[in-house]
Amino acid sequence: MKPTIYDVAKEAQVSIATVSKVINDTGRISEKTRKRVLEAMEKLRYQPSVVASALTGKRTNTLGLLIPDLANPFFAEVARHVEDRGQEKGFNVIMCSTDYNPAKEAKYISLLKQKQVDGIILGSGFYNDQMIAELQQENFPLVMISQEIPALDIDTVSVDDFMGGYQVTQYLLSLGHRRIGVIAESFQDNPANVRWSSKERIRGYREALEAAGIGFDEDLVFISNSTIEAGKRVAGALLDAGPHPTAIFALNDVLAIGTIKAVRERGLKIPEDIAIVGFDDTILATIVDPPLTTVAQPIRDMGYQAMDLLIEKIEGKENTTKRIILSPQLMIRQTTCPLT
Amino acid sequence: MKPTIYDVAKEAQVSIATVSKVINDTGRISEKTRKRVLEAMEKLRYQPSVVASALTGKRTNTLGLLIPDLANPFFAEVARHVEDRGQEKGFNVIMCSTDYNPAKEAKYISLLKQKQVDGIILGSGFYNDQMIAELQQENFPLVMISQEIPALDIDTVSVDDFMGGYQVTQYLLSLGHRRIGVIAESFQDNPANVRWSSKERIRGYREALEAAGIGFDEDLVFISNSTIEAGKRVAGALLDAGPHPTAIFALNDVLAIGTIKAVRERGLKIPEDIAIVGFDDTILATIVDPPLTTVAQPIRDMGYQAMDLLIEKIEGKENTTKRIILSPQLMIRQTTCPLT
DNA sequence: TTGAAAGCGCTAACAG
DNA sequence: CTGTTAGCGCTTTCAA
Repeated sequence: MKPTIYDVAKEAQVSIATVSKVINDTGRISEKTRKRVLEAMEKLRYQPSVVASALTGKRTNTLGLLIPDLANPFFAEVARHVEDRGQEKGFNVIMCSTDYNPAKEAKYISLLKQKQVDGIILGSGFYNDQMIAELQQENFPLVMISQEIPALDIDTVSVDDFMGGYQVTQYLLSLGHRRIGVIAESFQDNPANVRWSSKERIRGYREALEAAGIGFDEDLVFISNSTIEAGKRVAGALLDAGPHPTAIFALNDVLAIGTIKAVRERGLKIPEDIAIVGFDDTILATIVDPPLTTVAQPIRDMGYQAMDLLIEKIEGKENTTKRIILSPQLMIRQTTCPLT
Repeated sequence: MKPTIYDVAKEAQVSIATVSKVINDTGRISEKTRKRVLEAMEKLRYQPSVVASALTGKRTNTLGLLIPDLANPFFAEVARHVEDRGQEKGFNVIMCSTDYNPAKEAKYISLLKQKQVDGIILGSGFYNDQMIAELQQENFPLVMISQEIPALDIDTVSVDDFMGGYQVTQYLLSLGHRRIGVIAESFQDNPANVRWSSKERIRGYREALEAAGIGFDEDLVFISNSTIEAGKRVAGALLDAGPHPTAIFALNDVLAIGTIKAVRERGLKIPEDIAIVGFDDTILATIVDPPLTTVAQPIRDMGYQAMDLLIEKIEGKENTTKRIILSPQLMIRQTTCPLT
């Protein structure tokens, strides 16, 4: 059997209270007994049971991370950085892929609460406002990542999507492009479900356009589910819908890749005939040929900040709500060039 | 406060023992009281505490998954499928990226045990045999995925790497190639640490070669860390090392992509001048241009089988050790063509 | 068919 | 400085 605190106490000839104190470094213990206890722990290879200590109201040092899909490179990177920071700070993380499915979200959250995780990071396409509101009023430590819900007063770390959209558009305009198509990201195969981040990016796009005296043309904005195939299909529709734009701004890298395929299929050259810009700067962007001009999200920073914010909440140090907004960075590669 | 079993008992006017019985469906309870208890649970929105029940020796319904790197698309896909199957079966999973670092592996395992996870799936580059042996003699539920340690008698689900190597080579030979280079995968920046799976694939390569009456030439086998940059560098070295081979078999997709870059950089055409084959069939393979001929691992199957095996172990249904070996599948795309 | 009571391993007063 | 003891929320005999 695994040794318990009793075994250690017996071995060190002290009470379990004393052992508990040296484990948690609370109270005052003489150097001598502390040493004796430490030796006993060592000798028995004792490891305190997180389960037992959690039952007395202490932390489990375990967190939940909800994201739409762990197999999506962007979220996988987010998850990795969250995990890394957690590891540094002494937390493990339970990963949950929700597929933008509110039922799954609810189920995961319920399970995580049963398991007494210390907090949850929401990177999901979370639109189940009611559940969030509930968690909040229970004062459950919660942080959103890469996702704004303006209606909710919740801690958030995200990237400035508006600025990203603005920058891309401004850059494309500077290259001489005037007709710029957009492929926005929706979820659950429902074009009505445009992601909030997409909306913001489009807002930036629109503002840049208008700042340049160019009108916003709704017909240039297409909506697609976030898979390569869907992106390809929708980009194809955009291309076939009339005189094609000279540039396409895909609102994430996966869609950009779909777009590249659609463009190629029509015998158009990239970037000469059509410039393409993505968003996220995932590993995919450097792999495609030609390398994709895209907007880098500071994924590592986002993961770290989210974790740090959550830990602050858990430790109760901070109770004002914070919104951390990081700046995106345009990565100019080879899918864009001056319009000739 | 969250309701406890006592609250439910009071509400339903029964003892906590009775409530426990209806929760776990043990013992015999009259329909009438069962209904009353169920209603009370409903009314109070009661959820049993996993922590408390774990303390009495029951399961935590939480598992650990150790992999080298969650941000690597291959492992991210594995993780996703493991998670999915876990979800179906009622388990959550704590993901741990080890970076092939034995110290991290040890630390994660120790933490997972403290948290009383019900079992662990090892997808790591796990070579810390001693730690595994220890877990085994404690009879701790353990399954290896995508990784064989022949010396250990442990449950495993993996792909037939030998066959994969053989198939690729045979295919390349059938295309007329005779000089076939190999880029194998090592870890920790140490060429001496060639992954077991690489060794098996090379064994298949060698056997196919010899079956065709062609000698195995050690000078055609190069070792690289598994990153695009390293792959590119090492592939470059291979290409520059003399008359270049007409085909290169990269032992995973990431290395294949590095190889493509190196080949391009030297002005060589793919597949006409040099054919390239990868391994894994990750999302990367369909994204590169041209699409990569590669070997598909049945990732989904692997994840599912590993989870199912682990659950069998946890439930103690099965105590003989099983090795499940799945067949890889050659996906012919456009980085290969007959030698002209 | 139900309930009383003894733990599970640990923490946190409280007393000495 | 150290030990006694009462829980934490749940499971599981064992009686009734």
